[in-house]
Amino acid sequence: MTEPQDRRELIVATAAEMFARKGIRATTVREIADAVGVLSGSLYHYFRSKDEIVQEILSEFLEEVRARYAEVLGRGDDCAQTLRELVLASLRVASQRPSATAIYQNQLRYLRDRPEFKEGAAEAQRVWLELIDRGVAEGVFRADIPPRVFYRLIRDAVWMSWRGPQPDGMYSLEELADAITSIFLEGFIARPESAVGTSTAAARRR
Amino acid sequence: MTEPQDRRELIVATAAEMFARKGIRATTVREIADAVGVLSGSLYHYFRSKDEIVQEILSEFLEEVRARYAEVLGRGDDCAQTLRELVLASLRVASQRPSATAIYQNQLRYLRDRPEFKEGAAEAQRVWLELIDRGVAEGVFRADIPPRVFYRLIRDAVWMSWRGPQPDGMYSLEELADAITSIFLEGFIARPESAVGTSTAAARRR
DNA sequence: GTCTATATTGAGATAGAC
DNA sequence: GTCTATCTCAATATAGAC
Repeated sequence: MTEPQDRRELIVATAAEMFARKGIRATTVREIADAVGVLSGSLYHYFRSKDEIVQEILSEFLEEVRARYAEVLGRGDDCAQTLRELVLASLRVASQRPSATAIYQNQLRYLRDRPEFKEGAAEAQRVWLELIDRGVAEGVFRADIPPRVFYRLIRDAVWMSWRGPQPDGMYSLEELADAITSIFLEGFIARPESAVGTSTAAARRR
Repeated sequence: MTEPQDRRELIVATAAEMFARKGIRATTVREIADAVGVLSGSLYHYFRSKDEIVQEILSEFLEEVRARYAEVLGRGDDCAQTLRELVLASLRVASQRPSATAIYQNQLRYLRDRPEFKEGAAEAQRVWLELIDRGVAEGVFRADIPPRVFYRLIRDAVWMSWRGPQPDGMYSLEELADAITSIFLEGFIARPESAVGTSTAAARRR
């Protein structure tokens, strides 16, 4: 959500917002041009096609995810803590690039065919799956749940939190990340010895 | 996924499959007609517009959800058990109408404007939220997690399980429902007294 | 770098014969 | 109930003046 410096960035930012709101196909180049304040033909000075705009939006998004995940992994935290930080990192990307996030989530079909994005998506998946496998191996995570099932659940939970506008605005990113992590690690059942939940939540901000 | 009897049903079923796979806008009436084995003009004998086909697919889906949820509620089970059964009921709808489910999940933007679907979606949401509120009130569910946050997480978990093709084919619906419910209620942390997980899972099939 | 004007294509939908 | 033929419109993209 950085303020666009030049025309090109303005076009990308404007298009991203409109794609997220109305969908890629439903947004015409004329509408984008209108919103930017130029005529449709002018867009083609910066981009060879509408699709090229989409690609720019999505590669920025995937690069951001890649960088943040790498940073989290570099810290060398334990499994539970790493999971927590991956959730938070994802939410940070989502809050920083809400439009790109929405596009990425909603236009999966659009992306399926484009090999250029396959790799980025696969790398993100690998990060999660390796973490889960490690946790299971260390006995920290349950072995009776198929890793892929857990991966899908937490992936969707994380990215879907941002479908609508800020989910119940009252929560900060950190609070939402805590809630998600806490549910996934400790469950929604009320426990007498709720000390587990408290201790790990408190441990988050090391 | 019942075998279509007449032309009309065949058109709906074919269109649903294509909409789910390629998206609504990306699927043309000509393609639908081709797949059915007629020419595009003939479709308009059965439907006044492409949009009418979409509406038929989605109202069937919502009606199915409504009916199954009502049946679950009618059993009068306790909170945890009802939650479990709602998960299973949702997965059953998803497996019975995979195309409609995919369309419903992926075309939320398409649906946003249509008031005729708002009510059905709102009713389903009400079922989940009232259950969660009741569980919190009874002290069965945690009070420190905002109900709406939990609702969103489990809703997405349930419906998203069916985005791709059968998620890791090896699991039956019941097994997947058990895994999802178990994670959301008991968490992913390995516990020594894992008897909790075992007992509730065993209790599922009363 | 932006505009005007337009080419081109593809989509949903219709009319009327069979 | 289906086909042939076509209308109409909207969208991406281009060419070339300014």
